[in-house]
Amino acid sequence: MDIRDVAKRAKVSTATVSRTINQVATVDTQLAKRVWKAVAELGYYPNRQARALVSGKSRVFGLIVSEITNPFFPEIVQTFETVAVEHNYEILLTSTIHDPKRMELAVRRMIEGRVDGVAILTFGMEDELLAHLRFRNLPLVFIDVGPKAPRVSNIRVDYAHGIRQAVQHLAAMKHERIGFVTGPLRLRSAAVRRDAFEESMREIGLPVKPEFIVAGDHRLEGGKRALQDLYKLREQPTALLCSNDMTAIGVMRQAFDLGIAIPRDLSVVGFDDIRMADFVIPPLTTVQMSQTELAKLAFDALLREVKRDDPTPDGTEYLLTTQLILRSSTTFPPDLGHARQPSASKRD
Amino acid sequence: MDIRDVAKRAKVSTATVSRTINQVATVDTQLAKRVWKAVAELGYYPNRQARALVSGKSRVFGLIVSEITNPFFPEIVQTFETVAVEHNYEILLTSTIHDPKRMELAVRRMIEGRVDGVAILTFGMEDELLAHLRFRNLPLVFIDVGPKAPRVSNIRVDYAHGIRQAVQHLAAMKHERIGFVTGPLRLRSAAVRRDAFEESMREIGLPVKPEFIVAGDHRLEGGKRALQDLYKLREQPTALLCSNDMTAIGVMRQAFDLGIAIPRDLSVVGFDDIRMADFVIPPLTTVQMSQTELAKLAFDALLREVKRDDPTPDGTEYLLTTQLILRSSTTFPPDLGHARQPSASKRD
DNA sequence: CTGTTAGCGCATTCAC
DNA sequence: GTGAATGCGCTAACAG
Repeated sequence: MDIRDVAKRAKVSTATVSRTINQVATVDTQLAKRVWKAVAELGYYPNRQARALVSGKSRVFGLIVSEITNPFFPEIVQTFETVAVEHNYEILLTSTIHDPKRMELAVRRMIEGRVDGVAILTFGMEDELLAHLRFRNLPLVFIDVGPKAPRVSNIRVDYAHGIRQAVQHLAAMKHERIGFVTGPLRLRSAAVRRDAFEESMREIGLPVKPEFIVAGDHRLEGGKRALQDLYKLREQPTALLCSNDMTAIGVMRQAFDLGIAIPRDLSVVGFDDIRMADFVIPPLTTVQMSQTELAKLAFDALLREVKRDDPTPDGTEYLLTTQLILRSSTTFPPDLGHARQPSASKRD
Repeated sequence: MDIRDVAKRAKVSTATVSRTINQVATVDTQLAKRVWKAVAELGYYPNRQARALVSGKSRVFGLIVSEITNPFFPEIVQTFETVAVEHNYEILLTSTIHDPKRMELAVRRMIEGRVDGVAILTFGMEDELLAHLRFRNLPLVFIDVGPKAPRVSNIRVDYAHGIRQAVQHLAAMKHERIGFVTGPLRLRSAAVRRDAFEESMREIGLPVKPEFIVAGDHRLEGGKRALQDLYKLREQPTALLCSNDMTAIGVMRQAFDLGIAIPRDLSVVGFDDIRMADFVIPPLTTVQMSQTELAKLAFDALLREVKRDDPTPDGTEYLLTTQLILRSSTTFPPDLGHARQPSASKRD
């Protein structure tokens, strides 16, 4: 069942079948009709491999993520897939699982699959991925960390904007002792968030107490440990910003075990706005970094680069801003007597 | 940069290069060494499309899921990918998003990609998917709902086992008024769970009150609504089994809004054991249906079928059992005076 | 054990 | 506007 069978049945050449299927405008309407009829009758489906081989374009974009089970990624994968399919692209999904071997493998899979571009949406290890990929002149897109180079796009995330909103939200409710749980600081994105927090605090005239800045790991455990440590201090913060939502959820979990009521005793703010943020109890106030936007930007960047003939020498930049989403995990500090009166209206 | 370049540099024929790369045992050690050297020096990566075209095997398995953003699936996708890569397979991931058009598209993508097999791990709409795929003599694997046919595997899930454990767990703590929140009953898996619940109740001599069996939708909202409805009754259940974890989380969320303490006022049990089940507060006691096991079984079923020359006329069956995971969302019923003493030990 | 050759299914020249 | 012919990169069959 191939293009020749269709040609025979439609009584045309294989070239005409090919042209018809590829929507070449110059095909006679009558012939085209015959071709489509034959295609339908035979249940013909063109062979992607053959097309890729002869055309030199696979119409596949690689998508490298850290791990699909990290709640930050499913939304990205879903959106990327949806957009890709709309443009008749397939996606070659790989996850590094923070494992150098898997990373190498990921790169190999990309190259052997002759993908037309790669979106590298990982946390960490981007450099290693880059090293192998960059010399193939492949369109690449990174979050923040890509080099200024031809065919390399970067999605710059304005972490500071949402974090400033969060700090001001807390300050407006008269919180003064505000803490921060960091991510792994080797990650640029984590360091930037921490810096943005400190900057926002200073901006509004609030003290940044070093003992209120504790280390997390962007995972549940880190959040739990962070809260434990914080509650060993003589004086505790009344509000806590977390470098990501999983950290915040860890904090909430530990608070539960410690008998600390959220938000009454402690206001908590997350970062990312993963789906789960709206499922936890109470629903988490958080800084949204839209995963769907991110995925769309990444795909568009790749697509645009594929279509472009003369790449710009420094690549292209895209911007993704962040913003505060109010839910129910923040309220006035306990000693103000406003307790039990959430500042944020429930969403449902 | 192709196989000929390698052949030239290693001073052998392309056939020898091909054999070397494909680990054919009969290649002379010296020549093989030369080939590998050339491969390394040139940075040669074989072209997947070309290989697929000539060999008639794409080494790609299709994976159709409902939606990646459904918390049940990320673990499956991750495991399936990991296992696939280990066997040098790629995966063509598609999601139906419960949309008939997307479903058709998914099938088309599978066929155009000439996948070597398809794992259909969806909730609903399997029949439609099947109709298009079945006549291609493709290895297929389903959960429960596949037909007995050549090259079709089924993973039979023993839903009843874990549900019986759950009911007995509650009964052992002297719960007598136990309710159940169903899933969408058009789904076989949801109907089976409901039936298993009723059966288990009868088995142990507990009454199945019709008003305690309420309809959910396997989503957060359904769980919330279910609890609302239940609390309009004159008499409420002291424990609630839910058809899946999202439902249970919805119940917990609504309980929070209603001021019902879990597990003190109401014990809650979920089903699936998605990751989130261990993140919510309190951690959810649930019936585990291992997603990693499921993914492995699905992949193995496909792989085995690909290797098999003479398919069995009725396909093959695999079994996946379920079992209760004790966490902290269940305890003694409130009127027994054991309140606040969780039955399950915390896991961390 | 190795090399030569044919052809996988298709898009794309180039004549007509 | 259409068809015949070429070749994408590779594996498999065959001859040596």
